[in-house]
Amino acid sequence: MHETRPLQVHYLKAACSSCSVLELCLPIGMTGAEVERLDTLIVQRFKVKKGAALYRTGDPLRSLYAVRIGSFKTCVVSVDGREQVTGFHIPGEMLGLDAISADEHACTAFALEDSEVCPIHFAQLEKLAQTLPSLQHNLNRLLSREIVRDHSMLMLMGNMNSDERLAAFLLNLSQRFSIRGYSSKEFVLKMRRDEIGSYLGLRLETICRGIAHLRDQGLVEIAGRDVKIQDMEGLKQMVAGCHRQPR
Amino acid sequence: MHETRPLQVHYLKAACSSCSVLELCLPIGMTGAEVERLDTLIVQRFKVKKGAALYRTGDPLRSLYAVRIGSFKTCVVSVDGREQVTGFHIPGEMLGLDAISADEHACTAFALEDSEVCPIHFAQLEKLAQTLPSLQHNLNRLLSREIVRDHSMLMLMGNMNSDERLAAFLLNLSQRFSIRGYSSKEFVLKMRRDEIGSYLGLRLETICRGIAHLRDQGLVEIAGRDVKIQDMEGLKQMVAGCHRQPR
DNA sequence: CTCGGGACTTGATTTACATCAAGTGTCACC
DNA sequence: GGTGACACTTGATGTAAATCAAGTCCCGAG
Repeated sequence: MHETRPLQVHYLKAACSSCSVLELCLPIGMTGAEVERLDTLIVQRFKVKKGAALYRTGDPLRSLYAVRIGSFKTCVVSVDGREQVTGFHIPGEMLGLDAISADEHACTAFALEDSEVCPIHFAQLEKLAQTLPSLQHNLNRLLSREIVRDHSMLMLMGNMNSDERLAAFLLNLSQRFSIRGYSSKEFVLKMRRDEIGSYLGLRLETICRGIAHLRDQGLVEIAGRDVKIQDMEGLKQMVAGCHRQPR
Repeated sequence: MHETRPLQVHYLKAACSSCSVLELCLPIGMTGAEVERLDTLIVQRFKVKKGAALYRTGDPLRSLYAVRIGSFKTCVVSVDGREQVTGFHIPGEMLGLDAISADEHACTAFALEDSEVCPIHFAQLEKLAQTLPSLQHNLNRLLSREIVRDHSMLMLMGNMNSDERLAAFLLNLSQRFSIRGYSSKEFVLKMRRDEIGSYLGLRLETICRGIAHLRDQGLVEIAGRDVKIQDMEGLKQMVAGCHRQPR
């Protein structure tokens, strides 16, 4: 769908620059020559089958990964096997940032569909960053952005009711698709209801009911995993007054 | 109380190395000479009165801050003025990491008591990091550690009931005090019940009841803001099987 | 085509926590 | 030394979401 055989060839040529340069956001403000040096790090790409783990909690940090095609969920797994989803990742986004902390991955990344990633060898990236100040700066920003994102998730978990959380989730996905050049109004959820639930701190039945509520209000049209946003403003309003009890 | 006039002089001499070196964790693995260069960044310290804001959402990022004395809460404030606490910070911990993302602070930091911080000019820090690889690496780790911490908060908000959250909160504080050389068994909560509640996604009444429950089980003794942990293992067990319904 | 299983939906009931309410304790300030 | 404000506690009641329980839908394998 995104991809046909003939396109593959084009990708192989464009892989490095399009993957690292345009989508990763690492190279903002870097010169062409600098970007070329960054691209030398990205020597390969590889595929991850649907359901397979790209890395697991405790794996040593070798590379960060840029999602190239497909999508991933990251989750923390507790002792007895139950999991908390900490994030979803679409093409152009980076995986593995939490591993820098202790030189080993702090969560497990599963492919939600057949996917493809660019590994970015971390030690080499750090080395290169020493000579490319703008690369270093961009890495710092990437890490910091993740922190900001997590804080807004905490806000969501602490202050929003179930319908508001769902609305916020859909809006967030919509924006991210938009940034990457996909439609912000129509997209496909690659994850199951229970995975959305885990991410939002809700049960899957509550997600279903939330979807029904948003549909009843004419805000979205969701059939299975196909999403159409019908009233973007309405959704935004719903999230704006983001309190458990709006009085 | 913490501070008398004569001590000031001593602090001025010792401020740089004790503040930046031992507590910040930035200089792990750096040589003495490198650490000295780092210390040149830390040219001053200043006081923040209880209740005052060290920085506010939207303020341009000039410095990161190392807490030297006292404590802070950071919160995201929503449009209509209600706040979500995103973290508490004790001496030796760093404030402002989320500002790197967009060159402006993404939350507001309030002093919970009369406090003191070391500002670390961020542009200079980045510049220095270019010539000190180990400093750069430590900054990366610091940022990544914050991400890991946030993920475990998300796990807590998604999977734990109120008593478990409170236990996890107390254990976390205990560990951090321990790392900084304070007692892990006895400490004082500098924040109000409603601030703990906001942080944990609960109401203040629920915090009170949680405290009563932990007390009834003989795990802790909490009188007002004075905490004594009586059964560390018991607390840990409580958090270990961290599910909403332990079956 | 049809059978089986997994994903999803919807209704009934339960429950953990929020909310409302009425206190007590404590400390700063007049 | 009294009093007012604020932090905290505890009880009664309400409610949003969890849990339990049937389903339906859809797709892929046989």
